[in-house]
Amino acid sequence: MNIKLLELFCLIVEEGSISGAARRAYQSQPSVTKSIRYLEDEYGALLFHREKGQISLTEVGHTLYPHAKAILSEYKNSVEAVRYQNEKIQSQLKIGASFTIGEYLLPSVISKYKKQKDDQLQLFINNTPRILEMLEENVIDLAFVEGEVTGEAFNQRAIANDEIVLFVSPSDPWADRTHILTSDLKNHKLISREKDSGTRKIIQEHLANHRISPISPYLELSTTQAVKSAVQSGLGYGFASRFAVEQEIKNHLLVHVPVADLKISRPLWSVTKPLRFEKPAIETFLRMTKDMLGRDERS
Amino acid sequence: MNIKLLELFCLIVEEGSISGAARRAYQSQPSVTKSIRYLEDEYGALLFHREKGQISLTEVGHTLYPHAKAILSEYKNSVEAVRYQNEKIQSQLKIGASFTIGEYLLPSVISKYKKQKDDQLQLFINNTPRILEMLEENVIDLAFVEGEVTGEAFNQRAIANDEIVLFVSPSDPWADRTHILTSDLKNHKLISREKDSGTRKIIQEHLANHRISPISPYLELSTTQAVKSAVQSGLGYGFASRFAVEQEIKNHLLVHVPVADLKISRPLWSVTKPLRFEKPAIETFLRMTKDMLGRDERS
DNA sequence: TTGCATTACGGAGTTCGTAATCATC
DNA sequence: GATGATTACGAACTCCGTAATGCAA
Repeated sequence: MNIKLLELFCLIVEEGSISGAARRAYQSQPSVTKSIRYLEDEYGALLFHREKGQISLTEVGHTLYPHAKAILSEYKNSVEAVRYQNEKIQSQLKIGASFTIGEYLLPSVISKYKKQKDDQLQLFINNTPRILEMLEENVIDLAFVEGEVTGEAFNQRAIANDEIVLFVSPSDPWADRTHILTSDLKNHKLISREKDSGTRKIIQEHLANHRISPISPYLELSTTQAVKSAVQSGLGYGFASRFAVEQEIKNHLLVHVPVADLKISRPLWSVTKPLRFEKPAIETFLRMTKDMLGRDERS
Repeated sequence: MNIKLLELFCLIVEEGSISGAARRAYQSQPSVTKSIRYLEDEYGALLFHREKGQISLTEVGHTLYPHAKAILSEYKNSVEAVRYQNEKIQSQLKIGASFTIGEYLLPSVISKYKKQKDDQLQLFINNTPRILEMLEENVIDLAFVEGEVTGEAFNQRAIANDEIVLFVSPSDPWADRTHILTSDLKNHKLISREKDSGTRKIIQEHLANHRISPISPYLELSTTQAVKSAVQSGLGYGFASRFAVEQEIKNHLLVHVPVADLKISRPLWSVTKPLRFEKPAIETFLRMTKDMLGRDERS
């Protein structure tokens, strides 16, 4: 029993004619005729008298009408209830990001997003493998990571380019140099994140490409902030995402020293899991991120 | 939106699994899976989480459930209401019959019918053309007439054979005769119905077949009862359906005199109009009529 | 001729089935 | 291997359209 048939039945009753109902339902006249015959078969009873090209409700039809109205009303309620709640859920955005992106890049985007729409938004910051796990388990709707994701059937887009830069304290001897060379790196003290760090890994890879053997750090720290603080107090030089030190460089708390023969650049990726019902909020947030941070490059 | 989908949805919720719902709905598992996916598309929202081969209600599904139950309940109400009222209407039988049949044949059938089921029953008695008109206009459900109906798309069945017999008063000179001949008819007084009467018409036709010119009646009366009374008081002889004079002959109030060379026999017909929803009561009544009055001959 | 209901025929979509696949226990 | 969900493919039915018919004002 299709609810549409009951809707049509009510329309016919209210209009008093099949053609009138057809007009109001934006359907052809024959289609309405057939639908109502089908409805009559379903209920096993004549609902309309047909006389001289006119129709009129039978007693049974009269009985059915209020029931049909009640069903329709209850159905409309259900649609409304589902729509309302679904919208609420669809607008709740859960984002995961790796440390650098979550701490230095997304806050500005989130701030703008929350100003535009007051929808619920959560940001989870963790290392890349854990973030991708959360995406797989549907704990988060959207992930931001460095380095391309392999394997899984994820949708990825490059949203910005991140450059890893060398920085020192303003009082460091390198601070006045226009540039240094990779060969200089060994003669100075390196302050670095721990071995698991994605940043540290990519630096060593690039150095290896330049046939430079791994530089063992003078000091190992577990957060970027700790590295920055150590460098700032003149303990040595550090590497970090340009985004992570941008503000300190601008305020002359740190100095960026180009390494003439070393350019470490990597794309930042947004990653989503393809779902049957995608949240429109994801697209909104991604668009905003790309507008603020970089250009749209689909992969 | 098909109500069956909502029913299936509720079943899944109550059973906690698609396979369980499939069993209870006597459907295949894949069919239920697809139906529920279709329902999700209709509502534009995920209703179940699918995890490790198990399903669980989403928040939206939780919201939908009571609404679905309400719709189902209201729908069942509507079916029940229609069924109840329809049965009442379907059991109301309106019968039309020509005079002879209505006055002398049907009363016994109706009496038996009413004893079996106390359904409403109406009997309309009128001349054959008017009765057929009423059938055409759906004023009656079932007609009983003499003589085959031509033209219209009616369903007809012969239900009994009617013989037209000659009768006189027990004091009439013919009363002691074993039989008379058509040639005798002219020498006695005929008491007859008026010209429009079907009985009179058929007699004259039969006489014409015997090359006997029409006999003009000594007295013309408008009802069979009047003819019987006139004959009973010795005014002359009369013709009538055997059924109409059966009782008086049995009680020796009238005497049947065979006309050796004249056999007037005609079938009595039941006539119905083919309708989309036929009343079962019609068939019941017809069967009873044939059981009591004659044999079943379809035409 | 116009207005209304219906029938005839064809196409798209729904709803079922069986068979096969996949994941979990 | 057993259970539960899903996908693939095909058949029957529903539902809509256009075209044509029937009937009455």
